Amino acid sequence: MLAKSTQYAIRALVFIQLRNWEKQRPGVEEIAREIEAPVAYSAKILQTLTRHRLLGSVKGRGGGFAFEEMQSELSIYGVIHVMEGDSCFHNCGFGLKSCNSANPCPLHEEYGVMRDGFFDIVKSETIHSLSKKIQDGNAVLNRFG
Amino acid sequence: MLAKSTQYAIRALVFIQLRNWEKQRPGVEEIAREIEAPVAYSAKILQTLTRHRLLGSVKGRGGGFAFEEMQSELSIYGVIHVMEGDSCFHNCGFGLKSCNSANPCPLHEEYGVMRDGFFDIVKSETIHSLSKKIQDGNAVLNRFG
DNA sequence: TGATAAAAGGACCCGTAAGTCCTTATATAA
DNA sequence: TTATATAAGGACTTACGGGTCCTTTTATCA
Repeated sequence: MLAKSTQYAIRALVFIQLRNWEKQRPGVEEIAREIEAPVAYSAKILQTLTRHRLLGSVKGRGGGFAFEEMQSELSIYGVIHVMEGDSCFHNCGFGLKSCNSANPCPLHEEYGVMRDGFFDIVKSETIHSLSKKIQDGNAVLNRFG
Repeated sequence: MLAKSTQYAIRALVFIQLRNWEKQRPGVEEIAREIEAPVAYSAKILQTLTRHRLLGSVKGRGGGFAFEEMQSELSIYGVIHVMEGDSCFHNCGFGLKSCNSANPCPLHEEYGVMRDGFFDIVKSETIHSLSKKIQDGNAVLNRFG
């Protein structure tokens, strides 16, 4: 499963995208409220995202977070990558250091298929595509819809 | 990904199965060495497994661990269940408390497919089936084969 | 230019998984 | 029956992800 901080990050980015489409630039408090995460922790996560240039931020009065050009086609994989690394896409499901097709663990094939499937999903889905589903009413971001 | 303790548990059980087929009953030290895990920690894990009756143990001289009748058809799911619970088969990949087909998160469909696929694997594969792959030379348990 | 509203950043705390150590219980063999 | 080899168990430590708090920086507005 994805780390909690990664989940917060994805939810936050989707929310920011939705607000950006409304020409708004949400701040930490609004974002934290919407994604149901602690304010201070959300701030840390947003800081990480901006530091890695996945997101833009504006300080001072009227400031907040917004995507800059090219940033919103960010894939979910990109978010996972900066939040928790991508070892979950490489590591053996059995925990073996040296597991490969020449020297497979007993779960190598099946696990590999599943893992690659997940990789395809997170590579093809983007903050943009997820946000669109919500805007079109085909998905929700929290319990309030 | 599976917890480290779950991975150790599965590897340990497979090794025990292989040794049992050779009419042997390995002890903690031998098991730990083979699965490349700390001895004391392996002991803890084996204790958990026997306490939950997934495995038999014999104390004292010449003692060790062995499957009793019916125990070796144990599914991988069964091991996961006692080692770390099964929340990973239920929780939303997006981290939403209330995500379901009526109120789906933007990843609900795709994530569900993957998660169910993983569930099918761990439900159908057993300690016995994994051990057999190794015995048949179609898989390895550690870097030495 | 000063007050204020925001993000950035550093230092710290907390809970849990991972891991260690020492003692106790129990079986076997001499 | 005693010494010994083993698993069981409890108490502890360590590492790390998750989370808080306080200060600093930077922008805007009056």
